[in-house]
Amino acid sequence: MAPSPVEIVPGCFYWPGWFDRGEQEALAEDLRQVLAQAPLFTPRMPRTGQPFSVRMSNCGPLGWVSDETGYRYQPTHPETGAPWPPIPARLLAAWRALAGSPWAPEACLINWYAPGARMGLHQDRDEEEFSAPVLSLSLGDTALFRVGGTSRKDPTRSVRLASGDALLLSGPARLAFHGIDRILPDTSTLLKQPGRINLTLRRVHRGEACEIPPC
DNA sequence: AAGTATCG
DNA sequence: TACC
Repeated sequence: MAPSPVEIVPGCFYWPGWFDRGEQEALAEDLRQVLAQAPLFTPRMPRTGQPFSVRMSNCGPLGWVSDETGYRYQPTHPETGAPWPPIPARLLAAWRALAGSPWAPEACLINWYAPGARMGLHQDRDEEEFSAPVLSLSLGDTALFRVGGTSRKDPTRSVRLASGDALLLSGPARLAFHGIDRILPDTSTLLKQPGRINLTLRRVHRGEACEIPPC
């Protein structure tokens, strides 16, 4: 395992520079292929239908989607109806190295932040169980990330997440409120357009009840 | 409420 | 805090 992680808040571990430039370029190419199969869509808020500024896609057996009827995981793309493409091997390797879970991830949410896109403070709580962590990987422009505690009122800390960085929400931080305040323009040359890709790998179902093989 | 708008 |  590369340099030892920084613990931002209890259970939130941060590995700056987990992927070197060559690995980032290979990952970006992996993702271009995934997005050709599963194009970015614009999620909408439950009830109001308000669009997110972040655009999304997924890979893996399940993908997270949001529309007027609510948040959920589903096996197919909301617009094309096709199954999500598989999770690229390089992402599975990062999960094996960092997640500390015997189970393979079932979902990899792909978030595209164009300059100006934001994500308000929220918890990742649409999974069945929270013993497995959420692993977040960053590519492209640097993001100003904020993480707090399990109550919305808890104090927060900010971290700049740069291209190649890895961050884990585990244990007491698995249900921590977190969000993206802003994307810092012109901070990376990795991608062919300005913006940031964030990848979050998760388990959705309880390990013992799932047919997906351990990794 | 993983959204925006607005105010103090 | 309000919004619907």
